[in-house]
Amino acid sequence: MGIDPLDGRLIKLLEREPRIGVLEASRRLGVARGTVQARLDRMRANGVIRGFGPQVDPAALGYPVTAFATLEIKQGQGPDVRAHLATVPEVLELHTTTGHGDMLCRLVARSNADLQRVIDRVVGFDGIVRASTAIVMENPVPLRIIPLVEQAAQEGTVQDGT
Amino acid sequence: MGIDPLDGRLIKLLEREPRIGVLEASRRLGVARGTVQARLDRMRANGVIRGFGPQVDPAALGYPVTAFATLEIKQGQGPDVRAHLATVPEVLELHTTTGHGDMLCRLVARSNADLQRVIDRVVGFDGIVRASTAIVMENPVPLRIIPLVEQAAQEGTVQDGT
DNA sequence: CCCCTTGCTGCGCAAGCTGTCCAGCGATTC
DNA sequence: GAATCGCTGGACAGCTTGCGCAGCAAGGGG
Repeated sequence: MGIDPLDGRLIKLLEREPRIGVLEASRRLGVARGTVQARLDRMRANGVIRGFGPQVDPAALGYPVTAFATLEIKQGQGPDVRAHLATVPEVLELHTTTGHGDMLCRLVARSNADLQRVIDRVVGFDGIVRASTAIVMENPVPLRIIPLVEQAAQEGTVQDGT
Repeated sequence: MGIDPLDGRLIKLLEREPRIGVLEASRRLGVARGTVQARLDRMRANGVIRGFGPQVDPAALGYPVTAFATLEIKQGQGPDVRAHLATVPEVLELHTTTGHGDMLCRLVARSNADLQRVIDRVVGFDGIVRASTAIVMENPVPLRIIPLVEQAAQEGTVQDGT
């Protein structure tokens, strides 16, 4: 389980040019088409590649403001709070965590003013004791996976210096 | 600027079955192929759809542990810290925020023990004054966009009750 | 009221890709 | 040595893509 350098190159290639298709990918990588097909099948089966869904930009949808909210939950209310948050479209992501808060969620909104409405909706629920929100100003490192893929791909190649 | 219900249905369809292609999509949606093609082109040009890159699961790559770190930065060190964090493969995402901390980043690691190594590497940099980390236990709402797309798509349809 | 622009439809075509076989072959394992 | 595994290179039919075109309905402007 894991990926080898060829898998890594394939992922990087697809990341840059997702539309190219198996045949073109095999040409770029210098391997047979069947090989690319087999690698893709394996990685999809492995769960390494979850899919190729469209990456939608919330900002272009009219939601340019992103924020992270840390929520403190009343004991035993976890499941209810999760269900509540799942119904809010502006909640893009929700995690339960260790540490100060109990949950961390990613929100988007149409504007800073609109963020207030979203937050009210999020925290307007009984099980939530407290919420602290951090508004995102910049995103110097957008969600990325390639560096990790490269690292993982090289581990299959590690030659100890014997 | 925005999307209409047909755009929304198209995005949802591609989300569920990314491999279907334009022709099949047009059949499913009950519109002409050219229409689907035009919508896709427009949404890509708009930036609504950023791309169709592979969605890679860090867990399947051997990094099952996710954490969020809030970093406090020394005045004026922002750019250096950003550059530093960008070099760490385990940093999947970085935001600068308002609020308590100054930055929020998403980390992954091979294990809880390995997380220590990652954190050491992240905070082992001069500009970082303090870091507090929250380890993700559960992910009740994985990163999603569909509910927001649906909401955005319906806004073009709003009929006031006159 | 008419004209023009815009977006959707339905069609056709050539070119290219996909899905799926197959046999051969070198490397690795038992 | 024999079997297994992954890659190669090739072949095939069937389907999809990219592209262009004409017709048509709806909405906006003059």
